[in-house]
Parts: sequence; structure tokens; C-alpha cells
Amino acid sequence: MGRGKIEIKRIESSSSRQVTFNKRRNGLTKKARELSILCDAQVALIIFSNTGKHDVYANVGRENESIPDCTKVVIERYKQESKTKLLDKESERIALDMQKEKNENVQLQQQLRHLMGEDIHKLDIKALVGLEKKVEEAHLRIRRKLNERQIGAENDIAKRFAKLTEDNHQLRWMYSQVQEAQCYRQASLRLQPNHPNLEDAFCQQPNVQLRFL
Amino acid sequence: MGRGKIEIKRIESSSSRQVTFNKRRNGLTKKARELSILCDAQVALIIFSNTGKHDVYANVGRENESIPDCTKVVIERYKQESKTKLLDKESERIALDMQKEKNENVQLQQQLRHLMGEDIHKLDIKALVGLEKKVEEAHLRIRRKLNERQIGAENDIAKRFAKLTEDNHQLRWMYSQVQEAQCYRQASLRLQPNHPNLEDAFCQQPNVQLRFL
DNA sequence: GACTAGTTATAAG
DNA sequence: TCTTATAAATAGT
Repeated sequence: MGRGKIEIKRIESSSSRQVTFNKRRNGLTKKARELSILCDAQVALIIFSNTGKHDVYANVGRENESIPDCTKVVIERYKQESKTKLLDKESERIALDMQKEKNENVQLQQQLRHLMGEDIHKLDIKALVGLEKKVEEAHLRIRRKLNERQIGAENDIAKRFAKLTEDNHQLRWMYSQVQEAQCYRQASLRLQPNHPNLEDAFCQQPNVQLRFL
Repeated sequence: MGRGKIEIKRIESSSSRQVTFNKRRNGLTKKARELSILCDAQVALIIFSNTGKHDVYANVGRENESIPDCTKVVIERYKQESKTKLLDKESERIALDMQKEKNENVQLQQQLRHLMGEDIHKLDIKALVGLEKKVEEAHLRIRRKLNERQIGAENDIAKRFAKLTEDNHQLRWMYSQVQEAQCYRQASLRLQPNHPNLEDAFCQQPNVQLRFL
């Protein structure tokens, strides 16, 4: 469309190329906008001219959107990149925390070994004296607690024993009462022997035994 | 351009809109390609139709680039998202490691406290007995090491003492030799008193004192 | 940038 | 999808 038909290949003349670029860029932008409006489509158009140092871009957005789609794409990409950078920083921080935690771990294990009397050949005499004192105190504390517990346990056993003894007494008393009642019944049955079966059944019962602890 | 002029506004008829979309999309794509070729420009064109569920896109790349720019953008975005996902997974893994490390830490601290005779009221009697034995052994080990060291230190002191004693003997001997020599000289000077100054100087020397440990 | 002739895109059928 | 009349884009001046 023009005075003459042109072949679609790179325009050699720099000035012609620049002129054509401007004309066609405008045309393209216009058509893109028309398409988006007419057909309710989302169109993003990004153009970088290759002449000169300044890149030019044209955005085409839908009529009712204040921010052109192309800009949105750029923004999204920027967001992505920012996010990545943030994540990088975050993971760096986490790595530091991790290192800290690990160091603490190593130190704790060392302390633990020292308290267990291991790895102590490297300690100087002062540290060794301090450690000895610490462990002695710990040992005392634990032994004291153990004694408490054992005494507690003994008390417990004593209480249980006392309880059983009392139960025992009560059972003995109950048993004697039962025997008394039995004797009384036997005596009365001997005077009026009306129910021999019943008497037999009763007399077979005293097999019950009570065990005393 | 067509049988009649049209107003640039959304086409209401869905079918007309679809037809126009196809025609104009092709035209736009063609023009975009022409621009990129003729003017040596970088052009990216992304079109999403709003009709139907399937989004359509058209890419326009420069002639000598096998991958269209738009596709590149998409690829880059995909890469970004993949990277983000990878980072997410990575940080998740790190968080797990961290948790593990922290748990270990807590446990170590607990062990440490137990060995120090702290926080032991929650332990059952069996654990307490085991702990007591452990700490007793540790105490023994540390005390043994301390004894070794102290004996070592004592040996060291003994050696140093022996060395000093020997030095002492030697110095006494040297001193006696010096005194002898002095007496000899004094005697000879008395016989030939040629150098009274020299004699005085010599006689002022015996202020030297040796301290014996 | 404006003009204009020959070219291209496309609305309607 | 093809045709065609016509609007629009644009090469060369």
C-alpha cells in the first residue's frame, strides 16, 4: 500500500527504515487497539526499535483498563524477580540461623561429653577443677533426689502394710462373727432338725479361707 | 476498509465479533512480522481472545530468530515460576532440617540439665538410678583425670626443685672458687702492691648475693 | 508532517 | 472459506 509494492526484507537505508518504523509502529498500535476494542480481546504489544540507543515501546490495553496489559506483564515480571530476590535473602538468613543452631549443638554436645567425663584431656587444670565441682554437686543433687524417692517409696510401702494389717484385723473379726453365728445355728438346728438339707449346705461352707499378708 | 466504514466499539454480534477477530488478528500478526523484518525491530505480540474458553496467542519474532520473542517471554516467566517453586521446596526442606536441629538442641539441653541434677523431679525412679550411676561414673573419671594432672604437676615441681638444687650446688662451688681466687690475689697483692685501684675494685665485688630456693 | 497514487486489509455478502 | 467493493495504511515524493 503505497506508490509501489515493497519486498518484505530489512530496509537498508537507515533513514528510510526509521521513517517506516514510525509509520508502521503507529499503524500497528492503532490496529492492536482496534482489535482489543472491537473483539473484546486482550492484546499486549511490545516494540523495541533497534535504531539508536533508546528502545521504544508501545502498549495497547483494553479500553476500560487504566493499566495497559503490557505494563501489567512487565509489573508481574518485576514482582516475580523481586520475590525471587526476597526468597534468596530469606534463605540466606535461614542458613545463618541454621549455622548458629548447629554451632550451639556442637557446643552442647561438647559440654555433655565433658559432664560425662569424656574428652577432658584437653581441658586445663582450672577448667577441670570447675568441672569436677559441678559434677560433684550434680551427683549430690541426684543422690539426694533418689534418697527422697526411695524414702517416699518406703513410706508408701509402710502405709500399704498398715492398711493391710488393719484389713486383716477386720477380716479376722468378721470371720469370728461368722463362726459364732454358725455355731448358734447348728445348736438351734440340733434342737429342731426340720431342714437337714439346709443344714448340710451350711456346714459345707466353712471351706472359705482368708489369707493374711 | 471494507464495504462500509465501521465504528470502533465492541461488536455486539458474537459471530461477527469472532469473524472480525480472526481477520484482524491475522492482519495484526502479519503487520507485526513485517515491522520486525523491515525495521529490524523486536516485536512481541500477545493476543488473548475473550470468546470461548481457549485463549489464543500469536507470536511475532524476528526473521533470524528461531524462537519468537513472545515465546521467550513466556519461557522466561515459566523459568521464573519454576525457580520460585524450587526455592519454596528448598526452603521447606531447610525448615525441616532446622526443626530437626532445634529438637536435637532441646533434647541435648534437657540431657545437660539432667546431668547437672536439674529438672529431675519428672524422672521415674529407674531413670533416676541410671542417671545417678552415670554421673557417679563421670565424677570418678573426672576426679581420676584431675588426680593424674595434679600428680603430674607435682612431679613437674619436684623436677624443677631438683634442677634448682643442682644449680645451687654448682653456684656454691663456683662461689667458693671465686673466693679462693680472691684470697690468692689479695695475698699476692700484699706481696707486690702495684695496683691499689684494681685491688679496691676487686674487693668491692663480693656484694653479689646468691639466693637459694 | 502533508500529499497522493498504488497497495493492502477487511466488512459485508 | 471465497469474493469483492471499499476503507485504511503507507511508500515515495
